[in-house]
Amino acid sequence: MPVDASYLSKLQDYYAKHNVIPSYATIGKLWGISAKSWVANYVSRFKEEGYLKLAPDRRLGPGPRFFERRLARSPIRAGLPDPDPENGYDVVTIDNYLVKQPSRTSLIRVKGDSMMDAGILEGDLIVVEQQPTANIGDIVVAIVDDEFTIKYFERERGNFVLRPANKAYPVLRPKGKLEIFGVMVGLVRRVARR
Amino acid sequence: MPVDASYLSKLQDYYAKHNVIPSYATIGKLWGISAKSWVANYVSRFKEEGYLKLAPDRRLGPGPRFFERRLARSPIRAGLPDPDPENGYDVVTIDNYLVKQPSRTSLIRVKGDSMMDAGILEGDLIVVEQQPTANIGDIVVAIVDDEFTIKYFERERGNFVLRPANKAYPVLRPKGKLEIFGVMVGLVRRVARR
DNA sequence: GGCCTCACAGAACGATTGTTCTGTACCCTA
DNA sequence: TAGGGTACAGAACAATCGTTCTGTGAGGCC
Repeated sequence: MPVDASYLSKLQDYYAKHNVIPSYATIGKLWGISAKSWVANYVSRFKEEGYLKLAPDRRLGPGPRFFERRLARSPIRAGLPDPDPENGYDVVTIDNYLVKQPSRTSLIRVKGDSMMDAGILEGDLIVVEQQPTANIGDIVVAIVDDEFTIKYFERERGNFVLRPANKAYPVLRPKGKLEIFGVMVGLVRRVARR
Repeated sequence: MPVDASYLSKLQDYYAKHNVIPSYATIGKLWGISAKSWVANYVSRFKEEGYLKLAPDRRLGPGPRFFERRLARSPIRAGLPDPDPENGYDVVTIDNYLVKQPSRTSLIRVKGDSMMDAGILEGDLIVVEQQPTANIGDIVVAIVDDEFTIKYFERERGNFVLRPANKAYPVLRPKGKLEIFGVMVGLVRRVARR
């Protein structure tokens, strides 16, 4: 028996707003059901299917599948939960997709268009894993003149250089040590709605 | 009085695992405090500072600052929680940053380089809000020949057209009706680590 | 040494929780 | 028309919740 999708999405919208799964009584109001027993019925069904689960202290919380966002691949199958070709399963939270180690991860807002040709635009948020070293070819966040700079990390005649992705900007050839703040592991862009 | 950071991070770790704020009794165990009254004391302090809050049905949940990821603005202040210049507050979860209505939001993986000049690269995930209409200038996901196409939505001599952001590709001038799947509201890119 | 404040412990309490059980209206099938 | 499942409503109940109140020991200050 398929899960009642509208009940689930009402819960998801509530959770998106408050980051909490409410009590059975409140879920009932949300769903337009006044019998807690019947709410319990649905909840246990959602639990079986992995959309909800109990925390160690028996509190009701979202399950692993609760955060699945549909990854629509082709229009024909649009609407169906669709396996993600990249990791073999559905994309879960975007946070989880991008952030592996929260404690070492920062966001940096991009200024300027020096990395335009790498698809990095002004205003984008760069997801950075903080670490003092990098591999050749990585996009790094370096500290130059007390400012963050996002550039390709490359080698040129034995020296490390910072190369922009825009022909209008020069390659940076830092004298002395090159201070690396971290390595870019992701990018987030929000598009303004009109 | 500054918030006790270790208490907060213990809560954050618990929440990261279970997506739920536990009861006062469980929080007490988590913190090594056996008096619920004193837990309540701390909780109310966290609530005042925006790390926790009550949902409409008085359930305890994470507050707006609970998910703060450091938005590092300048190297000098790197590491400190830093106000986000864009919305006047810290960036919260990336999910919340991008997704307003989970039930209407899908992800679509980009194929090809037809939107390259708009900073949309192959393999990126487009965050799409599903809706049958769009405004001129929006980047839309349209359905053409049973395939998703990401293009600018524009008007040309009274007709709607789909314009790529890459001179190597032609403008699409669909005959008959133009089926719009949704409007792009965000973009997520994961960079492969070496 | 006396007093005060801080940092918690512990108990009491009504409210709310999830569970369980019974009741009932409405199809659907035979 | 009878019978049975489905989809809820409603009530009862013990357990647990958050709140509040009182108690207590350790440290700081005068």
